[in-house]
Amino acid sequence: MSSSTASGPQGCTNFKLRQLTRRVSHHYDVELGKLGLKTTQFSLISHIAKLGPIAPGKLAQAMTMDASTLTRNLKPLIDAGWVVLEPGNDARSRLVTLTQSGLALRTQARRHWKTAQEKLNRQLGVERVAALHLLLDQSLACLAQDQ
Amino acid sequence: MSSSTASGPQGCTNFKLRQLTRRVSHHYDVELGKLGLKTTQFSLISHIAKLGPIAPGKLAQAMTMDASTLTRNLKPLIDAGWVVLEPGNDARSRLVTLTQSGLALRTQARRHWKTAQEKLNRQLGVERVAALHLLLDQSLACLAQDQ
DNA sequence: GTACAATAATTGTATCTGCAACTATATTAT
DNA sequence: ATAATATAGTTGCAGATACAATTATTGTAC
Repeated sequence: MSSSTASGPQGCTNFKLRQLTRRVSHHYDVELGKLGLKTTQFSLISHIAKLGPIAPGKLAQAMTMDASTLTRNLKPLIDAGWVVLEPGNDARSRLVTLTQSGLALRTQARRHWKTAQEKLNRQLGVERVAALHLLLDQSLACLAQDQ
Repeated sequence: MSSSTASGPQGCTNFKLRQLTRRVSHHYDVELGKLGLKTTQFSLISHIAKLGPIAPGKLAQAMTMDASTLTRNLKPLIDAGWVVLEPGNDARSRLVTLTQSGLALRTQARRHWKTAQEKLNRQLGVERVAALHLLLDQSLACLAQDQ
């Protein structure tokens, strides 16, 4: 009845989320690390592949991250030659695109990602993962309105 | 039927988790920021209050985080005078404890946390938060066995 | 057409995160 | 007793995260 108002660490949605995120990120990192990729870098590359060429601001918005975070997360990818920043329509705007090398990497990375995802599905159970995805999506949508 | 094997960013558990974590952390930060606290610092202080005096290694384990991460996250709390590192049983071990100032802060912080949590409960719906907590806990447990 | 406001991206600063390597101490094997 | 091993914690390095302030450009008001 009062489970949702329980106080202390055990009842903090934020802590639970961060805790699980740490473990799950590590789970994917094991697989993607074989390509020298972090999971966040894989997500970025995937989104650029799907949405690019795209302005940094739009991309950050699509990924629910701060624009400044995106700027910095792009740097290692640019340094590695997987991503390029090209001039946009404005002199102030830019366009993010995958290079050939980035596209090739993405193809490989998807296989590794799939391995990790399926391993996770087995470990948690497909039903549970599906339920989790649904809740995560719904929750994000509920929080998306304000700002 | 095949929803759990969908490829691409939309189907990545890790990305969904990180995405929601970003938003939710921000949600709590708004409240706890009034005390000059980050949400992660609040979680740390809460755990020390509950488990302390405790060895850094044990604390890191309890919070599912790397020992080196804990070492660094403690630093700003120690600098602020909320936490102290005392000698442990060994000459190599330590004990983490809250100071009086830290305890006082925790009392205040809990009120702010509660405000944020209840606001979240309203925004997502109590049922959904409860369901989310359950799934997060279960998932963490499933991933806890290995290593 | 100049001043002011809005937009796009980056940089300064600070914290969070973890792997690998390191220091220091304790335990165990021989 | 000394050498090898295990344990506890920290540091070097690299990246993830975001707020505030900054730079550069565009648009608008007058």
